[in-house]
This record gives sequence, C-alpha cells and structure tokens, in this order.
Amino acid sequence: MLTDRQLIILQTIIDNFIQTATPVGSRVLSKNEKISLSAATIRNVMADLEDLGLLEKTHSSSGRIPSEKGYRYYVDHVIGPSIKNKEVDLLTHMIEDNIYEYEQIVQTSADLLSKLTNYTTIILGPDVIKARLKQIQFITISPQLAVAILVTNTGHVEHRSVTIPSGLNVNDLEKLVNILNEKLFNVPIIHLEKMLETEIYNLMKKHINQYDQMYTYLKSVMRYEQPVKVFIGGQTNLLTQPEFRDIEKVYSLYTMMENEEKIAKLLESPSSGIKVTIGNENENDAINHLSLITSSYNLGLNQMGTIGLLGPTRMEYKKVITLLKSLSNELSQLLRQAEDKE
Amino acid sequence: MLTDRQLIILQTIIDNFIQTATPVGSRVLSKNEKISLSAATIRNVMADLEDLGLLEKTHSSSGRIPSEKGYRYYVDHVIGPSIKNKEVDLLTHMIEDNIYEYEQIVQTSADLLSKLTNYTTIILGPDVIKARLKQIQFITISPQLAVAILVTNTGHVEHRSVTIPSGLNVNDLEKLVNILNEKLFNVPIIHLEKMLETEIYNLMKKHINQYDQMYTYLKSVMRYEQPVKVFIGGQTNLLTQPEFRDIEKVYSLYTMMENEEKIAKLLESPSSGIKVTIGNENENDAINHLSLITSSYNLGLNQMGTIGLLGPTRMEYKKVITLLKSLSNELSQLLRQAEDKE
DNA sequence: CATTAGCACTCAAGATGTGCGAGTGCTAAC
DNA sequence: GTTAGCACTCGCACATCTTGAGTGCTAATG
Repeated sequence: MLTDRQLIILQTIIDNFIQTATPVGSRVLSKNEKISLSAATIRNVMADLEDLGLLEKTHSSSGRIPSEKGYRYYVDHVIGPSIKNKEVDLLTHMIEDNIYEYEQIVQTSADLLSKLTNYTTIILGPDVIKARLKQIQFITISPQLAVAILVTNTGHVEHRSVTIPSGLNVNDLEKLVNILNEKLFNVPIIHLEKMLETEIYNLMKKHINQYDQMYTYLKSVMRYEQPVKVFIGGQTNLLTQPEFRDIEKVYSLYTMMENEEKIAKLLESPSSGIKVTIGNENENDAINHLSLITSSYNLGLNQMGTIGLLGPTRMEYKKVITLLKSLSNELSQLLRQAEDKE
Repeated sequence: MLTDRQLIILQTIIDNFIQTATPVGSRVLSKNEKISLSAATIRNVMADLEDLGLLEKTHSSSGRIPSEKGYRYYVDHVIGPSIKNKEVDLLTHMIEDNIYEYEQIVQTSADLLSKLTNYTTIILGPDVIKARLKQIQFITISPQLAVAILVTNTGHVEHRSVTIPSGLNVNDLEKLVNILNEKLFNVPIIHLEKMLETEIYNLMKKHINQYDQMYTYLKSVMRYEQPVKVFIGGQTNLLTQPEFRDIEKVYSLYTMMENEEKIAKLLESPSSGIKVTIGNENENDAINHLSLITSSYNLGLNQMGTIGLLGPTRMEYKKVITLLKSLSNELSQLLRQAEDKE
C-alpha cells in the first residue's frame, strides 16, 4: 500500500502525463498546489515509486512517465466512484433524440463517444448466434429476380437477392414459403443451413417440382455470414495523438481494424461490467502500446454487446470509465424501453 | 507533339518513378537499354521536357520527376490500347465464384481491386434516388415491437424497427398496410415522406383510429437517409506508399473518407467511361496530391454506380486503367446476368 | 551539327560537434 | 525528515562539414 504522499504524487504525474504526453519532472510537481513539498523531496518519492515499478524514466535524467503497472494501480485504486458529468447528460440526450433503428443508435453512440473522448470507439453488436427465425419471405421484383427476407425474433433483418429459376410455378413457391415458415419457425438462425440440408430437403423433394434448383438457391440465402457486426467510430481520432507519429503503428492498427474477426476477438469479454486492459496486457500486437476499456451492454432479450474505447496508454481513464458506464446503462435501458414502452 | 526521343525518355522517367518514387537522373537513364544516348544528351532532352512543363526538379540539382502535366500527357498519349492481363482474369473468376448478394459482390470487387493494385478502392453503389417502392411490410416481433420493411423495384431492402402504439387494432394495422401499398406503389422512395405528409395523412384520418400516433411512427420509417452507399477496400494500402510518411496527409485523407458525402461527391461523374484526375485536378484538398481513376458501371435498370481507385500521382496508370475497364464491364454484365439468367 | 566528355557548381541528406536546459542523485545543512 | 545546492547526464535543437548524385555549360569530336 502506498502512503498518502506517494499516492498524490503518482496521481498527479499520471494526470499530468495524460494531458501533455511529456515526461513529468520534480520541478513541475513542486509547483502544484496540492503538493507543498520541495522538488528535492519529490525526487526522493519519485525514486521510491520507480523502485515499486509504478514509474519509468525515458532516459537516465529525464522526468518520469507512468509505467503500465502505474496505470494499472491508478485505475484500480485511484479512480473513485464515478461522477455523472455533463458529457454523460449530453450523450443520453443526443441518443434519445435519435431513436430510429437499432443500427443507427449504435453507430450514433459510437460516433458520440469518440467525439467526447477523442479516442476510437469500437462497438460489437449483439450476438446473432442466439437469434431465432421469426419469418421468411420472398418478394418478387421482376420475373427473374426476387428478394428473400429473413426476420429474427430479435428484430434483425437479413436480406439477399436471388434469381428465380425459370418456369418456377407460383404455387410451388407459395408452398415452399409455407413449408419454410412452418418448419423453420423459431429455429436458431445458425442452424438454418443444417436444417435445410436435412429435413427441408426431403420435404421439398416431395412437394416441389424443381426442388433441386430451388434448393441451391435457398442454400445461398441461408448462408450464415456475419457472426457479429462491428461498428467503429472516430477512427481518425487516434491519429491526432502524438504516440501515433509512427506510420508503422498506424498501419498495423488500421490493418487490424479492417479485420472484423480480430476486433470481435478483442472485445469478446466473458465477464460483464467495465474491463480495462493496459498496453501489453492486450494479446493483440497491434494494440499492445494502447489501452482498451470495454463495457458490455445488454438488450433485454438475453443478448449482449460490447462497447470499447481504444486510446493511448495515457488515456483519460476516469472520464472514459464514467462515460462508458453511463452509456452502457443508457443503451441497455433504451433498447429495452423500445420493447416495453406502453 | 513530342519527338520520338523525347517521348521515350519521358515514358522511361515516368515508369521508373512509378516504381521507385525517387527522382530519376540522367545516368540511370543512359544505362537503360532502350536509350542508347550519353547522359549529357539525355540531360539536354530532359531540359527540353522541363521547359515543356512535363518534368520537374525537386531542387536545382536533383534528378527529374514527372509533373502533373507529365502524367497527364502520359495517360493521354503513351498508354496504348489496354491489354487483358492475367490479373483481370483472376478478378472475374473470383467474382463469379461469389455471387450471393449485390452488396457482397461490390465489396468483394473493392477488396480484390485493392489487393491487385495496392491502392485504395472506393465504390459508389447505385443511386437510390431513382428507386421506387415495390412493397412495404410490417412484421411483428413482440406485442410492442415490429419491423417495417421497404423493398424497392431495384431489389433494395430497407428496414427499421418500430414500436407499436399500445392498443392498436390489428385490423387497423392491416388496413393501414393496404392503404400504404396501394397508394405508395411505384412511388420514388425519395418522395415517400412527402406523400405521407399529404395524401396518406388524410386517408389515415378517415380510416384509422389512432392515426396521429401511427403517423409519427410512419414518418420515422420513411425517413430517407442514405442517398448512396459507399464501399471502401484496402484503406490501409495507401499507408505503405512512401508519399504517406506524413501523418498530416494520412489524417486529412482518412477524415475525408469517414465522410460519405464527400466521397460521393468525389466520384460523382456525369460522363461515363474512364476518367483520370491527377493531383491538383482534384478539387478536394485531402486528395490533391493523389490521383483518382474512376469508371462507371451500370446495373441494367438504368442505375449507375462508380468505381474509383485512389493512389499517389505516380500511380500505375496503365495497369489500373486496364483493370478498371474490365471490372466495370464485368460488374455491369454480372449484375445484368443475375436478372436475365435463364 | 548533333553528340559527347569534362568540369565546376548545387543541393539534400547524413554524420559530427556543440551548447542548452530540464532533470536527476547525492550530500550537507537546517 | 526536509530542503538547498551542486555536479552530472542526456536528449534535443542547431550549426557545420562531408559526401555524392545530379545538373548546366563549354569545348572537343565524328
């Protein structure tokens, strides 16, 4: 456990470094109101903190910067109970004014969060795996072209265009739709393809003339593609941070962000609540010089999504955590409201 | 008109610079097989070309680099008839293997094109403005939640979740859907909102009990949001180009790319066919040190989209133009086939 | 008369050197 | 225990120097 004096100095150094991104020296600290000690004394304390592994020097006579362990200590011990601040209010109001569509809410949230923090927001949409089929429909556009629409019990809509086999009987198509809706109702959409291959195929064989051709098309319709949807906001924000003057880092980060799977892996969190990963605590190389703060939100129907904020290790932990806490609550509530309302 | 000698030297300089991104000197040129002249002679020719504004020096004693006018000349006069190359074949095959959904075809094309060229691909989806409503549907998910689905004559699907006003009569809803489908059939979706405000509103007043509440919801459903859809592939490719060592440029470019409207504006081309804009010929500041090559493709139903490739001014014009030509043909054909097939 | 060799000149870029300032650790005095 | 003072350490900014690639001009050449 640190002494009060050590704590206040550690905290001040971190706060300072978060703002300026430059090493903090004893002189600067001695001028801080909260610390009424001479520079020399502070130097001694700083040496102690360095021995404890909470601070680092960039070179033998430089000021100190927080180590990852230092940030960890700060996050775990220094950041107090969250205070609802005006940014949070702003956020919730802006969201409330924009409820049209699930995807839009999420994307708006991502953009807002980025704007408020100047970091990059990554949001993982709810897991589609658990969704079940509510209804399947075909709408013919032209004699040859139709659109297949799948709606899930979570309100998710997937659609594909399909070409209609020539000479397909209208009756057959109707029959087919009936079969599908009857047999596939409430089936998890992840199992659709399998169901089609077995049960449905046999039924089609019996009742539909051109079953083989139709089967091929259905298969393409029911391909299960996107396990989760990723939303990114404020991608360019990180470019304004001085730690990104190095193109190599930008390149590896952006390449990573083009890969939805990797992002999904990053945000996959078994536990709920806020989670902070600092620097090398991240397994992914592309962000092992960054910090990631995630929070899960839920959508009432047993589905969960994750919001993450990506920034330099000298991130404004306090602010971000506060914001994230409120936003995930807000999101959960908002999306639940949309169901329960009146 | 340039002499043969001038032409070959201009061409060699450009080809060389495209590969190496470093100024080309007379010594290097004199070692080129095709040019059997001494360095001194070449210097004279280079001086002439510089007077013509086709070449530039980075400083008074540096080698030459092509000016934008030089690239323009190269594009207009040097690049011969396009040759179908193996990359094009590869491209078409890969696309043919992946026909599932319009959006997917386009995204795949974007990614492929980027992979083949190492530049960034931007594709503008077809203009939704011209699309007309084919059908509108409500699917209830839970007693309070429904999904509204709009399908256009172009096979486009839009969906929104809406909450159902409490106590809404099932009959009323059915009536409403009928009214909507009858009155709005074949209406350009850009006019939906206006129609709703006038004609539909009056009809609703007559036939639906809770018309006012329902009206509000419908309005949110029919909001017309995305004029065009933008697909981007290989966004990170440009980062590997030496001209992007400067973070400022990366920042302004990426910021621009986050803005769909600006991109749309960029690719909006009145003329069809290949169009090359070099450096400052671009009005947009974020790319005025880059070149953009665009090609339009069409989708049979009178809709057009645009494919663009963004790279440094020392772009591999020949290769890109060839690829782009074939791809836009291929895309047009492919998407038409999807309709006509059998 | 076009071509070429030779030479003086230019300039960017990398290497080397210097001074400054921010910051440290240690020691001795309060 | 706290502080003032001092010698020491680096990074950084700046100036200086060297190198080499490249040019333009001029005079010689076929």
